[in-house]
Amino acid sequence: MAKQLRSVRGMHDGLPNEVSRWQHVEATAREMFRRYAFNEVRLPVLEPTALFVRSVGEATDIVSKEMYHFVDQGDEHVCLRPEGTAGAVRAYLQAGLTRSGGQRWFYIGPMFRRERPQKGRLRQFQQIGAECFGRADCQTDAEVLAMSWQLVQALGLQQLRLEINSLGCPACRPAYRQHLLNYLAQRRHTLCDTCITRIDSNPMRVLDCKEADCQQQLQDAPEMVNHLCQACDEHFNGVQQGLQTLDIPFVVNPRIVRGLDYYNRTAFEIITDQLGAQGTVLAGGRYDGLVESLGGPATPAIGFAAGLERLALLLPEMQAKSPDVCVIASGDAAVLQASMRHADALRQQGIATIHAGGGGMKRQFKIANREAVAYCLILGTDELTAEQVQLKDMNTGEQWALPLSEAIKRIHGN
RNA sequence: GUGGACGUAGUUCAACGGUAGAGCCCCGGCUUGUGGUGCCGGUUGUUGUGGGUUCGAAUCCCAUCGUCCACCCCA
Repeated sequence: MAKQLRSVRGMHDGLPNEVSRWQHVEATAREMFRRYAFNEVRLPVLEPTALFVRSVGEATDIVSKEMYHFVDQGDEHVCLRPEGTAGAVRAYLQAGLTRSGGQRWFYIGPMFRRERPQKGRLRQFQQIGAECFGRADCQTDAEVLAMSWQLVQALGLQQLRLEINSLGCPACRPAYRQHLLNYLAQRRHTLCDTCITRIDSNPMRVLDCKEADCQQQLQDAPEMVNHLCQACDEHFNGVQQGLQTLDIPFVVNPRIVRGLDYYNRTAFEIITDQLGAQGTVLAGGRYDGLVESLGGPATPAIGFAAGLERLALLLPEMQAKSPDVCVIASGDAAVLQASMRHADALRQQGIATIHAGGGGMKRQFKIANREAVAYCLILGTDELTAEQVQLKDMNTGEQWALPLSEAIKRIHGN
């Protein structure tokens, strides 16, 4: 077992039991998207590298060090998508949908980031995301947040909290940023090293430093929510009122920041404390400037993404589906052939069926048992001549001799 | 990318410088047409990989790969 080909680091196989959990999350999400009238899109995994450089931000960790990028045989600079929003905007523009009214999209698929793997943090992972184009009003924000919340609720997840913030807009953020820089400049020498580098790279990140000492010092730091322009302030109030109207519990966390450059106004996260440092299970926000910055007309938009594996980690273990019936054959070649046709007939009637392969009855029943089937359909020489089968209920042990058609009815009846 | 813990049959673990073991799983049997709990028997490892120290290494050292944890960052 030692010298074997292994999957690439941080890229894990989804085996049947794990996949059944994913499918459960996906089915729940699809139903929620249907209720909110979001439609699925399926977008390429490979995109031009420039797309992410221009949208996510060149200085972000995602672009500067986490992208799988390469030059292909045709000298194209391409990369595996590290997130879904940029590609969605690209597709939205490419399809010429900017004058088509509201577009509400969702997607489910793999993303790639070359980070150091941990539990709940993989190099290939799956995101369930939604993007809503063309609506700037705060009701839309409230509804998108509500949809996110309903999604995690429908999964039955407990001990989650929705945190929201406003990141302002190009009208008010620069002034606030300067205000914050002035404040931080006075404390430059008492903050931790990472904070000091952040003052220059991304000052708003300083606010959510995890060092207790820094947090202590930053207690009275100026916060964006208190420096919003009137339009942003009204918008943020409107979002909160909308959430209250819909009875969605939330807390304002003025320290939520966004790693990606394109966000403005509403930013939100759904967080659990059950996943260690990877507690953010879903995150998103408004990105009103992105469509324009990628060459389209000014188009407001809001979206979010949830980590499928992270959601699945919070769910109980699930088993892959068991077959309904195991066909057991005992007898000569004619019996075996008839049993194969029986199995085929069951499948044509929509019944999930395995064939135990003939041979010893005991062995075949052990297979049926391990597969946790509901019924065994037994065919021996006697049954073949009588044109009957034995149907055994594996839970009760009851067994009946009856024609195949009757057996199928019985299986369906349960 | 930085720091730390760990790596032994398919799997969960034991053996802590002196011949690699157990439970579970798997396969077969317990009078050859009936499973789950029982009993009997059986297969399984270059101890992640590659070096080094030693008379002798799963055990000590170095490197490498991988998993996990924290940081960074993020879903």
